[in-house]
Amino acid sequence: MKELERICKGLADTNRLRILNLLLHGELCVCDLQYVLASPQPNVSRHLTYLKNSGLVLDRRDGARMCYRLADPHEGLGRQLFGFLQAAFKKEEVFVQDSRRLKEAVEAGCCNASAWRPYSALTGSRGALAQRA
Amino acid sequence: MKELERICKGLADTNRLRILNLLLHGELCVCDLQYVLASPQPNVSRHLTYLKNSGLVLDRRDGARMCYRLADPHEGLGRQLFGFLQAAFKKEEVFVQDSRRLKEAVEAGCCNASAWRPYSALTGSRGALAQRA
DNA sequence: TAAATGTATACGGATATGTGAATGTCTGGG
DNA sequence: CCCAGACATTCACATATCCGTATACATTTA
Repeated sequence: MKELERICKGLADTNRLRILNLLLHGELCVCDLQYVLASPQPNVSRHLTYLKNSGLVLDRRDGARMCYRLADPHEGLGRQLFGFLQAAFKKEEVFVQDSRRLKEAVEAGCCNASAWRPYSALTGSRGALAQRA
Repeated sequence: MKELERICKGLADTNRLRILNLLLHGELCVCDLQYVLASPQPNVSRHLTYLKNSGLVLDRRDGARMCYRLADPHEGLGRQLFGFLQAAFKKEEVFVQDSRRLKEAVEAGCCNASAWRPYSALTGSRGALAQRA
């Protein structure tokens, strides 16, 4: 499959668009995304893999966590693509709400906040978001 | 389905990307597209319908022909989206070749050129492209 | 090294998508 | 009014996606 088609297929799903919207705010680990999207972990993981294969995101291991960030697809088209997406995200409630929810999560301590991941509260470990906060 | 997702799904196929690339050069009728893409008519027609439902193109009847042109999807995002696509199209041979082929077709008289549509040569009718030429 | 956390993959089923071939539908001309 | 041209739609089939559930893999910690 050609590169542009792969990119566009990567965009062709609400789950993945919501993930990209969140990654526009910075690097995130899977559990961060899982919380904000309120989606089962395998679902988030699968779509992240899809995005990675589409060349839209890059991953990085941080201890037991995997951190994902936006990539610059197809040799420098990232700026234009993400510019378009950013404008589009502002026009739909789902994305606006996700962004708000992400912000709240950061302030609450992210994937360590006992409110939504009680078992993590015991470990003292911190997600990518919490580390940036 | 949400609007952005519909737009992205509309982009998620090479046939449709090739059509959009051609429409960046101006309004075209189905037979024009059919020739440049060297694709069966039902195939072109189906993908045009898909693009229309995605809000990416608009159609207009011109006698027996249907002419398609780019639309401005999701209230003003067209500029950014098509800007990205235009840049992306330049990076892949398929699209560059299609554009070249389109230009040649225009110069040859488009869907009237006996080289590729002999039966139309008898009618004297002209496709959208030929009219613009 | 065993247990627990974080993440990825396998499996199965429902749905969507893409395509060729055949068939409908609409329009202009005789 | 009938025919041919230009498009659209339907049918049948193969393939691709998407999802929930269960399970495997990796890393950290006790």
